[in-house]
Amino acid sequence: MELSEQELVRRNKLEEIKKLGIEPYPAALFEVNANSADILEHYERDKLNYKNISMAGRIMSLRQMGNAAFAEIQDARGRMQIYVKRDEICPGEDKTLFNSVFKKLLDIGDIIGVKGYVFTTNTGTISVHVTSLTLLTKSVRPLPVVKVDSEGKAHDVVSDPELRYRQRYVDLIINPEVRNVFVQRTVIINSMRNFLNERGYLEVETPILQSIPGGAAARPFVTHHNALDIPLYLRIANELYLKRLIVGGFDAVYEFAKDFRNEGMDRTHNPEFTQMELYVAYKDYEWMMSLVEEMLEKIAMDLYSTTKVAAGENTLDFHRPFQRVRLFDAIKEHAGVDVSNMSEEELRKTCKELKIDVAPSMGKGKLIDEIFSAKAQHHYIQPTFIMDYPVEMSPLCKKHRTIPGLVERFELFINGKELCNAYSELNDPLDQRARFEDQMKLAERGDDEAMTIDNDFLRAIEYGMPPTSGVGIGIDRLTMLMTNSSSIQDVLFFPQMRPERF
RNA sequence: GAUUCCGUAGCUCAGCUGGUAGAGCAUAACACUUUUAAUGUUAGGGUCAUGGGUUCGAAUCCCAUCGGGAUCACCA
Repeated sequence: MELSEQELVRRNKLEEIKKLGIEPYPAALFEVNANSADILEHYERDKLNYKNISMAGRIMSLRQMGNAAFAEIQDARGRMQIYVKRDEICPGEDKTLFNSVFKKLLDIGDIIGVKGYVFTTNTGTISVHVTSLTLLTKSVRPLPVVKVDSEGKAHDVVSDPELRYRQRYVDLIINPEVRNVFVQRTVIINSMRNFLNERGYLEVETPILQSIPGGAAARPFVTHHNALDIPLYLRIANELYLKRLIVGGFDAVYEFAKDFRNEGMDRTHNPEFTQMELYVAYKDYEWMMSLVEEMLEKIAMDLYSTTKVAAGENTLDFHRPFQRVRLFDAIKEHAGVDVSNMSEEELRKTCKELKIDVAPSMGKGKLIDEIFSAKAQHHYIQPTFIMDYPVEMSPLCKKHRTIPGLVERFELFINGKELCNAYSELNDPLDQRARFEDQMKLAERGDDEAMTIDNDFLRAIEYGMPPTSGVGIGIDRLTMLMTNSSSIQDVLFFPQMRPERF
C-alpha cells in the first residue's frame, strides 16, 4: 500500500519522537480527574476545584502562536481548549518538549494527556492552562478536519455515507451528533428494559442458530454445523422459543434479539436487526396495547422529558392513549372499499382497480395487506394501533373472540411506518396445526416466506400454553423514530456493507 | 434484483461545447506569548475509482467492472 505524503510525514515524526526518548504508545495508565463537559459546566461556579486538573483526549485543532499555542482536545464528553506556553511546560533550559515535540511533532488526531489549571481567556473561553503534557498515542493517519466557525456553522463536514458507515470510528470522532444518536439508542433500550424489569418480567436468551427458522414470514440465512452435519438457520424471530418458555411456566419473558433476514437492504432494512419480543401469560392484545402505550410514553419522557418528538416535518406525540383503528375501517376510510366480506377473486379485482400490483402466490390476507400498505398506512403519522387482521396472514395469532375470519392482532404505526406487531397468541394446538398446514399450502403456491411446520412447538402447546399476549418491537426503527434519523444505517454502528477491497 | 445519479489531492468541492488539472482546509518551512474557521509569506502533494473503446488529443463522450446514494421490488 502506497503511503501518502502526509502519512510519510507522520511516520517520520514517529521516528523523531522515539529518537528523543519519548514512547509514542506508553503502557502506563494516565490518571484523569476531569473531563471537558464537567469543566465547562462547573468551572464558573466552583473555580477552586479546577486548580489541578488532569485530562486526556484527541487533538482536534492546533493554533500555533510562536512561544504559545492553543489546541482543542476532544474527550468522551466533548471538547476543551487548552493553552500551552513554552516556559510553562519547559521551565528549565531545555525547551525541546515545546519547540520540537509540541510545535513540530504533534498533529491533529494525536491523543495526549495534560495537567494544569482551568482559566478563562481574554476572549472568554474556558481553557486549560497546561503545565505538563504527555503524548499518549501518536496518530499516523491524517484525520479529516471539520472546522466550526463563530456562527456555529461547520465547514468541510464529512458527509460521504460510505466513509461514515465503513469507518464509523472516524465518523464518531469528527461528527459529534453521531455519538449522541447511539447514546440515545442505549437510553431507549435501558428505558425499555427498566420498564419491563420493574414489572417483574424475566429477560431471557434463546437460540440464534435454529434448525427450523420460525415465528415470522421471511427468508433466512443458512449455515452449516460441521459436527452435526446439518443445515442451521439464523433466527428470523424468537417467538416460538419464548412461547415454549411460557409453556414451561414463566409468566412473562422478554428478549432483545438480533434477528437475521436474507432480504433486500435499504434505508429501513439491514440484514441483521434488533427486536424486543415480550410474552405475558394470562393477558390479551387489548392489555398489550395499553402496555405498549405506557412503555413508549415512558421512553419519550426518559429521552426528552416530553411526549413530543420531532420526526422530519412532523411532531409525534406519544401521550397516551393512542388511536385504535380496525384494519377494515382503515381500508374503508383511505381506499374507499369494504374488504370485510370479499372473496379472494373480488380482492384481486379491487387491487386491479386501485392499481396495486399483486402476485399469483398471494392469498386473501396478503391481498388485504397490500391494499392497506398502498392506500392507508402512510396516513398514520401519530401513533395508531391498527387492529383485527384477517386470519390468513397471521398463522400464530388467536382467532378473534367475536368476529369470524379475523384474529386478535394489532400493529402499531407511527410516522407511516410499522413499529410493532402483537397478538393474543394462538394456544389452541389443533388450530395451530391447521394454520401451519395452510402455510404449507402457500409454500406450495410459491410463497417462499411461508412458515414451515414446527412439530416441537406444536408438541409444546399441546401440553398447554396459558392464554398469552405477545409483542415484537423493532428497536432499530424505534431508535430511528426517537432520534429523527431517516435511515437505519444511522442508528447502527456498523451497518452491513459490501466488503471493502484493500 | 431493476431503474437512475455519483466516484477529481488527506477532507470539502470547482473543472464550460473534449486541448493531459484548480481552490479552501489539512501537510511542510519561516514569523508571531490569550488565539478561536487564528493570521501573514512560501512550498510540496493527483495513474481524475478500475479496464477497454472513440479521437490527432479524454477528468470530460461510449461500453464494461467495482463501490456508494436515491427510487422501486421483497420485507420489519
